[in-house]
Amino acid sequence: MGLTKTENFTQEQNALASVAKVIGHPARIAILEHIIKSQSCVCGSIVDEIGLAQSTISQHLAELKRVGLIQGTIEGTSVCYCVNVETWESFKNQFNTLFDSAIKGIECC
Amino acid sequence: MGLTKTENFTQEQNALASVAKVIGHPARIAILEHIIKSQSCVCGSIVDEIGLAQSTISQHLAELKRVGLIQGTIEGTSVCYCVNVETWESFKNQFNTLFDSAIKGIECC
DNA sequence: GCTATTAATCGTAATATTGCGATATAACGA
DNA sequence: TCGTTATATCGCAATATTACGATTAATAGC
Repeated sequence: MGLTKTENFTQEQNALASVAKVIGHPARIAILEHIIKSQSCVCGSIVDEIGLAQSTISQHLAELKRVGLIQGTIEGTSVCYCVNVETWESFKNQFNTLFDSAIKGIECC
Repeated sequence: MGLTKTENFTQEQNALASVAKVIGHPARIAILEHIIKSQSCVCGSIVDEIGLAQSTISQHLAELKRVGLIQGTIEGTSVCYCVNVETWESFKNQFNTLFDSAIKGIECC
């Protein structure tokens, strides 16, 4: 099959899973960390920093943009990427709701 | 290819990605929420709750167990699953470190 | 011992993801 | 205009994931 049965789950479950899935790749975490660290919103520098082909990085950036974790602005020939603070706040809250409810739960075995 | 180049990234990046990836499936989020909600650590009840085959649920449980999010104890013919609080605390901290550094970052475009 | 129940594992088909090279697009400077 | 630079997109091959049914293993109750 290979096809996730999204219809079995709530919109919230699907949405949260979608973001976690995008974060769930080391290259995308490395990209995020690099964007955060280099406050100047560098773009092509990501390709130099991480040892992956330009087309591969471009695809990862597109995934990050798709779920709203980052946004890009065209600046001449290059594109300036940076994090979308509002979206991050929202995801932080959703993850922490799950984390906290788990931590508060009874450890029974 | 289809093969993630883990050697390009740090151990921390790979580890965090690994957990996020496991959380990144709606069925596993639903399983986690169910385990948290039903404090009695029910096991086979997950199959009834979520409309997936028993073998599929078992595989998802194995993934969750693999990264340490849950643990299972054999109780007669059934298995009692519950969250691993220590692991959750650790992941919560790692995710929040990433989230907070992003939110503190300059939004430049 | 036999049978029912529960959960894990195996084998598999369908689909998704990852990564690359090649190509396209788009803007800048000479 | 032409060449250069930067990024996106396409097409492909290799691998991973998802889900299922069938089977196995292990325990409980008779």
